[in-house]
Amino acid sequence: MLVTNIGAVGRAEHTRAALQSAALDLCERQGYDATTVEQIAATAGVTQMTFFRHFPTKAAVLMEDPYDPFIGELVAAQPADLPALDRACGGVAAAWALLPAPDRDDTWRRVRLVAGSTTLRAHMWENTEQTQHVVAQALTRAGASAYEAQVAAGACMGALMAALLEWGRRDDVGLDTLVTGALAQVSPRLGAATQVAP
Amino acid sequence: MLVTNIGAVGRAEHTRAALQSAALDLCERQGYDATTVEQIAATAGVTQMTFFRHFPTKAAVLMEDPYDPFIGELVAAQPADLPALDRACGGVAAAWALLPAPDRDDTWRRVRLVAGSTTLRAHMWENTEQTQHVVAQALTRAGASAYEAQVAAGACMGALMAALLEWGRRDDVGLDTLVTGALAQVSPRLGAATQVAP
DNA sequence: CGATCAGATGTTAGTGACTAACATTGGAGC
DNA sequence: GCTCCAATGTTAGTCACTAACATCTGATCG
Repeated sequence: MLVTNIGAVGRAEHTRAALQSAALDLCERQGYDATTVEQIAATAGVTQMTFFRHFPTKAAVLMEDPYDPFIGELVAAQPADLPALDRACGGVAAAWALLPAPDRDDTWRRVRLVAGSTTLRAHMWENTEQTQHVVAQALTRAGASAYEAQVAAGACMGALMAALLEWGRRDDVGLDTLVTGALAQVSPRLGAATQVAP
Repeated sequence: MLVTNIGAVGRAEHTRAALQSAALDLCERQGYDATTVEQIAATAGVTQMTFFRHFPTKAAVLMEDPYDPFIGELVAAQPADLPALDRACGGVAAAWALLPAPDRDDTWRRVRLVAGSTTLRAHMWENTEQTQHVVAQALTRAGASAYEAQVAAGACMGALMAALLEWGRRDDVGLDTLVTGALAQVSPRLGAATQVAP
């Protein structure tokens, strides 16, 4: 069996995308708590069970975020002579600055939803924890104590989340401005020129 | 009706304390997810319904935390000429240093539980959000822009949570050491002498 | 072209957190 | 003892999520 059966290629991805789209639409219209998984599944033309085969929780359908490895790389690439906190903020700032533009539309709709729902925000912190772990590991690799790295990553994430939530609340300021400003406040070294990886 | 009937005085408080105690015991033994509300209620000698009359969610029974106003005061009392981030960290450090000792035992057991359960950690962030809001408001009162205050409070909380979770994981270091160290890393000004309110 | 295998989906039944409406109890004051 | 009200109980329901088993669909191989 060389290249074995891949089943209905693309069908799963299609369902997955349909679920995400339906969830985004429904939650924007009715709010997250008032939207049931059954509604989302029905709108996407599948069953509740299929929903949970694609996403482990109701919240997960709105929380895709594949940038952790990317962020980790950019943090690790920061100059090794800086304090951990500055490396964390510099790496995260560099990552956000390089975010592919097409992703930003959906990101905006999702962040807006999250900013407006207590339930969703709680789940967001779970994701943030993973990102924080990635950042902390990148810092540790570059020679910081485990605890120092955790604290630096935590502070950096706290500032980043404040920026994201502020962005979701107001629509008159760009994400870059807010994120850059927040990280610069925590790591003043970033004030003049953001440290971008080579 | 001057001082109207207070009903069974003390009965409610007793039930509340019994629920908290039962929850702490059961969750330490079986884990948070494996412990049902029905078990907690039965152990405390009441019904599921009564549980939810005292605590809005299963997690809330482990999450009492009445120190927010206290923290807000100490943040507001920080020297007004410092940057927002330093005032936030200084105030929080002062608050933790002044925590009444008897509370610390229960606090430790709860933090240990929270550190070990993903589900509980997600709920913890909801509480943290409130503390963060209190800190941000205290900073704003002392003349910081709303956004600057949010970011400073967020970074401070991120570091504080890193310290708390580390404390829950290891038992060889004191809470004060970890919290002080974490806040000092974010606000180096705290390195020498912690700013305590008058 | 038809058999076959695997992955995607459906069905059913159940648990546990949480809510709402209504009934009951038990103690404090008259 | 009577009355009132807070605390608690009862019942019935919704929704997120899980597990075991059945079905369907389409790509590959003979």
